[in-house]
Amino acid sequence: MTLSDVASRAGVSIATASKALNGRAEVASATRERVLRAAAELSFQPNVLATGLISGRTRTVGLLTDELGGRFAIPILLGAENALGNGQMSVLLCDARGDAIRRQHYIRTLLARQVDGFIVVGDSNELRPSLTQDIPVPVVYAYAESTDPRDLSIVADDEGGARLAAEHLVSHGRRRIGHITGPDTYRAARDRVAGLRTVLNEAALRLAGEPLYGEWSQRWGRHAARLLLAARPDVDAIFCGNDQVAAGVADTLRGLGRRIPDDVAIIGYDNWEFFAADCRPPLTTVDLNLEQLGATAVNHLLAALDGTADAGVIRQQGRLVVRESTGPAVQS
Amino acid sequence: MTLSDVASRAGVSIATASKALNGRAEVASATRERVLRAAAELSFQPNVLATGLISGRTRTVGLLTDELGGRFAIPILLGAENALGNGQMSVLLCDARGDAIRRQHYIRTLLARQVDGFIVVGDSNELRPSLTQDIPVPVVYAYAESTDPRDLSIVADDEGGARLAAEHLVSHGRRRIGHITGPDTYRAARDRVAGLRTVLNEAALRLAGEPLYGEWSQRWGRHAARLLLAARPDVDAIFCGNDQVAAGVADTLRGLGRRIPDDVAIIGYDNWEFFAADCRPPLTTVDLNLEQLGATAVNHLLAALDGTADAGVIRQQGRLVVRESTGPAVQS
DNA sequence: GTGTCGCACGAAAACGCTTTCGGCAAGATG
DNA sequence: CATCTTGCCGAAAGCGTTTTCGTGCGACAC
Repeated sequence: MTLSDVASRAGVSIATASKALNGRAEVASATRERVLRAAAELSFQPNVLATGLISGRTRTVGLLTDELGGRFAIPILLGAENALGNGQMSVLLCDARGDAIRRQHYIRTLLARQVDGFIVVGDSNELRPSLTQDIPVPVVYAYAESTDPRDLSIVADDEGGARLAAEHLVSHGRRRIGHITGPDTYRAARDRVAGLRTVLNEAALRLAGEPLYGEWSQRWGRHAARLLLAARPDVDAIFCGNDQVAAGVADTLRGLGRRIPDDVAIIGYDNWEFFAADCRPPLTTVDLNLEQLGATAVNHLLAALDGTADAGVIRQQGRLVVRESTGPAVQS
Repeated sequence: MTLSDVASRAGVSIATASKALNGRAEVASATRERVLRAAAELSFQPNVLATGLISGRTRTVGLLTDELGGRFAIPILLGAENALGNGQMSVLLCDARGDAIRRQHYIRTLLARQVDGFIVVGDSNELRPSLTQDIPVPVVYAYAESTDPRDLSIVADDEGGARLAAEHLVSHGRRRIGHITGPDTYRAARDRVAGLRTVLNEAALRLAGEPLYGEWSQRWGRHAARLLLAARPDVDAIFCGNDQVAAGVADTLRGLGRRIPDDVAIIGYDNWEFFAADCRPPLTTVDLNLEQLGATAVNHLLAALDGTADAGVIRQQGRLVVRESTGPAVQS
């Protein structure tokens, strides 16, 4: 199963076989044909290790995450793995579990394995300390933004996503829109509030009450919905910071006899199918396009490997997924 | 940063340096000392590629999954990655997405990268066609059982898990226990029914109605709960095939004014925190111990690499997680 | 003093591949 | 016919490491 087997079967030298298989020019097409046929017949697979050893490219990238268990890392990983597969590359996966020692250990391990580059996936979308100075190969940050502006970070466009949601509500005639979301320590939560406010201002509307910051859980959604309805009983739409919160809100509204969406429209965030599609009623929500985000990160990493490195922050646009929890208001 | 740098700094030959670093016997301890010091000073990292190329061990295993997006593959992956990390090994991740062509492609790719072994993670726990004849290195099947009994499969002990749940209900005095679960095409669903029936038989009880097979969704849980209550209004406990179904069941019961757990106890399966812990009330459920399952798979793979291969099926035990949806029955 | 043994070490081969470079033959040009 | 070009090909070097095998040297026994 080695190159020399192929070469002898094709009746050429090892060197010629190598060139033929790699598409080098200096090989007669008849010869190339013979070599390719021989390789196919032997189902020859080049030994990537030796290849990488010589050419300096292992066609492998390290993917360093901090919380694979969370629901954001996986879609990014999927998108990245897919994009890398198209380029015949593979991903070495390491989960540092938020531990700095583990992270350093993994960085060393991956470097010892001669990975061509790194993708660092954040565990929330706060700023995260740059690792670039520890890593002599290209690095791209995904989901969370690096503290060093000379790095390249690909993050979700939370402000834009919130604008999509808000415009959807406003265009359906909703005028008294409340907002229930997660902890205000999350940049994502704050950015979404900013996007929402922008759209309301443009429509000469005001947010119904202050944004209710809490946690990313159904429980908080249920509780906050009661608070909001007590303070602003006339609210006709609630934009929620994620789908779990929205599911909780929907739960409380149903319990209080409000019709969704006839009386109150609800819109979620994240498009986490298990919650959004299985909610009563199914939730309109914003999809983060995380797979695309992973693919974008890979493409920029590949570009960096080719020497055209980028820097700064790229915001991956979201996409509105319309289900039954929004629609025009209906008088009872 | 190569071995020859270390050798010249220590004043020995490359060969001696190699032996010293690899702990071979035929090196004077003073010399070994010098080499190790030199290596440390240069922070030398052996080139794993060349190492693997020669010694035949790349310290890498391929993890082949069919649906990384599902919620079972991730914990297994985490457990495996952790166990491998302890052995200084890494995981090359490939997601075939249920596509046979992709799967073959990935197998070839991983083999070209000289992985030492494979872990094949199933996407459901049906039997899955053995891939072992295509793969010249050790293979361990995780979560789904291979069709070939000569393979080694590590699967979740669904029957045992169901017994845990049923015994919990029976020991709290529940006597009219219903069962709502997913499609009967799933071996997991059937095994859980079998476990449940075993316990009921031992307690001289009968299942309240037939098991209701449907889908793994909240929606089905809500619907099936109404069916069950209509047929058997006296039911005092419902064992659900997973946590989503249980959440739906809880939803319907609350809507119908039944108290949980005073009137009806509910027990789920999977311990999917987002649903189980955030349900109203939080769900008692069975944890599959999937991380442990991944670690077990790795340990058997490592054993196989050392030549002590195993065969057959190992069932990974589950564990009951008690929350508030079960407890003694209370007269109203 | 001579012979034997064992230990520590280094020279060199081997691994599978790419790449450089030189050579050979056929055809083009004068 | 001599010369030059061009197109193909193969010998060989090189990558960084492990491993085999041979060499030299000191210790010890006689």
